[in-house]
Amino acid sequence: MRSTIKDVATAAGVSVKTVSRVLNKERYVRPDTRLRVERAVEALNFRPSIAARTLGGRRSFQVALLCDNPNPYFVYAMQEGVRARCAVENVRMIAQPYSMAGDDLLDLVGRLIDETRPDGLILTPPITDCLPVLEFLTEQQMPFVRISPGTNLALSSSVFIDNKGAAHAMTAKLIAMGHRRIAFIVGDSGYASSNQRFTGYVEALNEAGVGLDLELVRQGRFDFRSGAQAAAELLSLPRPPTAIFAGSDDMAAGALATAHDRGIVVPDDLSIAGFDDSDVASIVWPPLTTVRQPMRDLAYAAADLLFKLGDGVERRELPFELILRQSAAPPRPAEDS
Amino acid sequence: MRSTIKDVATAAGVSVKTVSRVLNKERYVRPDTRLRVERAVEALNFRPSIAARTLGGRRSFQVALLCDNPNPYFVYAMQEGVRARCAVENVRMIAQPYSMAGDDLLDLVGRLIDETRPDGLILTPPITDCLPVLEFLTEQQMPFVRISPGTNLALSSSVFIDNKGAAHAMTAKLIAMGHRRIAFIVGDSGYASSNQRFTGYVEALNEAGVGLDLELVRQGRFDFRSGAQAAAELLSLPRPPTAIFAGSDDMAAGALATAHDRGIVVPDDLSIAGFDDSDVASIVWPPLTTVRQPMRDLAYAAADLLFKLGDGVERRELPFELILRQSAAPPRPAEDS
DNA sequence: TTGTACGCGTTATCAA
DNA sequence: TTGATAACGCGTACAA
Repeated sequence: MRSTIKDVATAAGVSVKTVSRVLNKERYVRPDTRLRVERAVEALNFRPSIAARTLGGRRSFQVALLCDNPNPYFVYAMQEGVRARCAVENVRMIAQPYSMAGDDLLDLVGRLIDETRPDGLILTPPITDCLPVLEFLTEQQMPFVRISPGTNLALSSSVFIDNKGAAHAMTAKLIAMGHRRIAFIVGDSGYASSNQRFTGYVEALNEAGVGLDLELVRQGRFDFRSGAQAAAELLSLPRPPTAIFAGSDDMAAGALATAHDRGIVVPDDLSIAGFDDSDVASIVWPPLTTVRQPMRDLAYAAADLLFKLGDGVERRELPFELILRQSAAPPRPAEDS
Repeated sequence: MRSTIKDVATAAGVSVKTVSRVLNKERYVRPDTRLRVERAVEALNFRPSIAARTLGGRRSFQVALLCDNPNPYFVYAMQEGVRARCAVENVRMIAQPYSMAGDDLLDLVGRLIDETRPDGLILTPPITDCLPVLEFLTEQQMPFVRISPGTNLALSSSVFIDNKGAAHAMTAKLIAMGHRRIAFIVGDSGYASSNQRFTGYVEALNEAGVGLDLELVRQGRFDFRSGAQAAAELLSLPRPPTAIFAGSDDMAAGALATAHDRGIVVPDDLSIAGFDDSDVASIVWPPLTTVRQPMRDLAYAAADLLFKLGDGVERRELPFELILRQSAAPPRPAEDS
């Protein structure tokens, strides 16, 4: 038989209100009273009903995580990060893994809010840039934090990774290694990070005096297949690139597979660089040179920000890390160096 | 301003109880009354509070999905399948993506139940075989369905894929292709499917009169690395196998990577077969011969079973599908054929 | 510092 | 077929 707050009150010899005070860590409870209550809670293994707390009070002890992303690794990392931070706060994460919600999205979010009344929400790309949703949340006065939004940055507090800086650093590194024909596979244009990464690539080329050759730039869709396809096109060029920098981990994996299929040895004959968008590419693809993007940490930081949210709009930026897995010997010198 | 059931009642000119009847599809509501109420619900965009329903009624309109699995693709497929079926029922999925919960698991599940009072739970491997959890749920009289459990099959209704049959069919296929030295990489022993798959492999060998060579059997841990490692050992044998059958998709991917690293052409010089545990290996690894396990459909079926749960223990088995991606030409003939 | 009375939004019970 | 009222288990406001 499950116990209620009343049982705890009886066991501890206090009123239910006092138990409530202890549960919510309110002040004005004598230390010994608090101790008695805590003991009773422990003894009865009491866990308050979220439903009752939601109905009676101003909080629901629930935070919603909105994902509409086709990358399982990404979704997993987001959920894990948010869940970990919520656990510290004794708050439940309501993970909403939509898949291509599209037009329904606004209705789904509306239902979510009316039905569960979360204390706040965390949005992940590409929902971060869905203006109707942002406006709706603002209108409903729901606190929310966005992860790596690309637009309307003033609309909420957000956490970021330095996409441009990371792509810049990686490109510069490839140039320093002797590469001159560095291809870039752009991610889905629906994601702001795609452009930011591409921008970093372009800037680094400019700074090094290496011309931007649009023949070496291909559009991908963030997934394995589009990366493989883009790499196939690039490697079929009359003058193929000596390095391929993919705008996402899945596309890098695709590029690597294509290279393998063609008998090209990575990294000796071709350098492949990518991003580690989900703390996993590093395991799967040892030959890659990657930018580690601590996605889990980012999600953790987002939840942290949500709990500490003040009135103003705050931004937090997380550092990236270059992980070089190139062979010691520099790759085949670029033809025009 | 959000509307309550009272607003709907006023708008429709009925009592709150009648609105409640309509919402819960109870009988004994005159068709025209029902219509009036439905119109009012629509007009006010009313969505009932889960908290209030949980507190007042016997249901919470929530189903919990318990995952403690390190494979993001698997977790994603489970969530997607369960979510889809729950959406039909207008029930909310509470996804609990624990990661290596271990000893805490029982406490976490206890909290989950006390806090949210789900109408039922769906367990995925390896939680499906955690006896303390199973006993706890039974004791609490919580309805639950398990996905591919390996033990205590009588404890609950479950959905299965035919692991043994699939491994049997795949092994037979490899034999029919001319292979005699077929290696098998066993998955984590904590998962029942590992043994089932291994059993199917052994049985098929026996039936074909091909002796079981334990030198060709390696222990893996379901992940990429262990598959790569096992393949490395196998390919270093004095008499290496002509085919490697991996007990999971990730291990098959690892084996393929090892083969690539050694300059072995798949499938011409070596056949690699695996399972598609998450509807994804087929995309990532075209050269593989796989058993497609419709994990998402399995999760959907589990949720379906939960909603239709009767008193008895029911089992449902989902079919598998062999997907052959071998080159037309049979691989290098086995040495001893 | 602690307790009393009430309300939250819905369903259950019972009466009409 | 419909409605009035109690009840669910907490937090809130206010009183002591």
